[in-house]
Amino acid sequence: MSAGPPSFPPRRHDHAACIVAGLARAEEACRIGRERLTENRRAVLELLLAGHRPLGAYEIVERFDWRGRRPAPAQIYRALSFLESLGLVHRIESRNAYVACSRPGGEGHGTAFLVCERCEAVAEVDGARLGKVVHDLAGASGFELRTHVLEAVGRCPACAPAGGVEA
Amino acid sequence: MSAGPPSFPPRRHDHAACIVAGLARAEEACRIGRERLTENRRAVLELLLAGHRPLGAYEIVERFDWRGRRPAPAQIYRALSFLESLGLVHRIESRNAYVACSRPGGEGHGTAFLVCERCEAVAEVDGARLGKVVHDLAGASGFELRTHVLEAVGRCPACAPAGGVEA
DNA sequence: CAGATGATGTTACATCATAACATTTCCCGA
DNA sequence: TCGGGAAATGTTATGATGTAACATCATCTG
Repeated sequence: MSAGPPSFPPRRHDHAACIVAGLARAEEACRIGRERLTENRRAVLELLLAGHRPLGAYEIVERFDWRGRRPAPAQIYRALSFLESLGLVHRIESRNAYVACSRPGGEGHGTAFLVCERCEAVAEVDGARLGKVVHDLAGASGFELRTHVLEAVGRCPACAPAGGVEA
Repeated sequence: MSAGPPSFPPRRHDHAACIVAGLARAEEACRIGRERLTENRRAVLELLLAGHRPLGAYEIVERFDWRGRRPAPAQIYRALSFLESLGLVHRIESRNAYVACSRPGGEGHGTAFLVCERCEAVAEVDGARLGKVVHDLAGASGFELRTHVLEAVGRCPACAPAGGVEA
């Protein structure tokens, strides 16, 4: 998929399956990195996979049922940091929100996001070519590139037809 | 300059001159847009030009000497919104900070930023080529692009030689 | 089991941003 | 030049996002 055309998920798709797949990728990533996918971390990831759009940290807090009670923000942020470090979750800077990684490889390098300003869907696209352009831009200034953030904002295919600026 | 090679300002340069130039550009932009560069707006812009790196809104508040007293955040945010709308100031999403525009044209479309993680210097580079790549990527997904954000993080030429991760 | 390490629980606080409404300033036409 | 409307500022309060610090608990390993 990493080489395929970047795309938004179909409006209707097997949601349960993509949650399962996401969790499986997480298990694998943890196994490789010798890290633990604890209940807390797993639950946060699951909420993000289920939400299927960027969620704010406090939105996660609200949805979080931690054995009947609600966790403090710190707990959520810890899980998010961990998941980000493994490339299982990405932060959408322009929204102060977090989204589950939709790519199999688990690498975040050169990744770019298309964010729909109306329905909030996010597509994660392969930025190989983009990465090269960024690298060239940086190189021309003598800049030593470590990482970068690219977020495109506009209308996803499903929302583009709708006129106005209703969202 | 927009066509020249993107670059960081020399470590030592005529600071006063670039403040004056920035203010002149602002005057011009306001004249064209039939807007007013009030004392408040002008002062905020001046602080950003003088800072020559991204400043947080509250950092601006602290430095702000408004006829002997300190303004409320709202006042600063209003000025920032105004300046952003004219393309005189850009927000650096990955830092929750604001930087004065360093380009003459005053257009923010296709702009990209190189942010030094050590000294915080910011170079604003011409993203024409980048813009095309983003447009292509978006187009391939049927995404209707409105705007985008690119922030590269790494070491500026002056800081690259320094080893470690001291900042 | 004991000690080391990592994860979680909890409180408090730091930082970033805006809503709402009163007041003042500025511009423009009568 | 005066008056009325629009724009900008002053002020208070609050919402939203993110961390520091430290106690407790779990897990791994010798």
